[in-house]
Amino acid sequence: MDPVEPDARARAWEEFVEAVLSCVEQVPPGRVTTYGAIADAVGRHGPRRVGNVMSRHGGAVPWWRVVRADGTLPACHDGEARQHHLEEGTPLRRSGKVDLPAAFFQPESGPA
DNA sequence: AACCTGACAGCCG
DNA sequence: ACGGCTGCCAGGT
Repeated sequence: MDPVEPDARARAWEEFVEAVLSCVEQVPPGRVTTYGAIADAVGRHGPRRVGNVMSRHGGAVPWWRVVRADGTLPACHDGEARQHHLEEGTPLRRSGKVDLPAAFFQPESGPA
């Protein structure tokens, strides 16, 4: 019978992952984007799923350029991310957060 | 099949 | 400004 898609769901998820990673790579140095922005760009799932993808495949992209909606650095290795931002000249606030209005970048779900 | 966890986001106190 | 709770969706145990 036409078991054309033994795991169409897994495939869809893989596609989602590719789209997310693509968006992160689009973010230029000195700029940052948010999980919600990526989720919005991809137009599927939610920001939480984006975070999940990053934790698994984030090692292949500039993960430090992805921050929370309020400018808070990633939940892990915030010190590591801080170092990268200081080096790239990302507008940081005394609060230890990123100045989103100044550094926010909206990627697209394009094919990279 | 059920329950818990999770690189989040938004609202409330 | 900060901490806590809830909502959403998929994965892992």
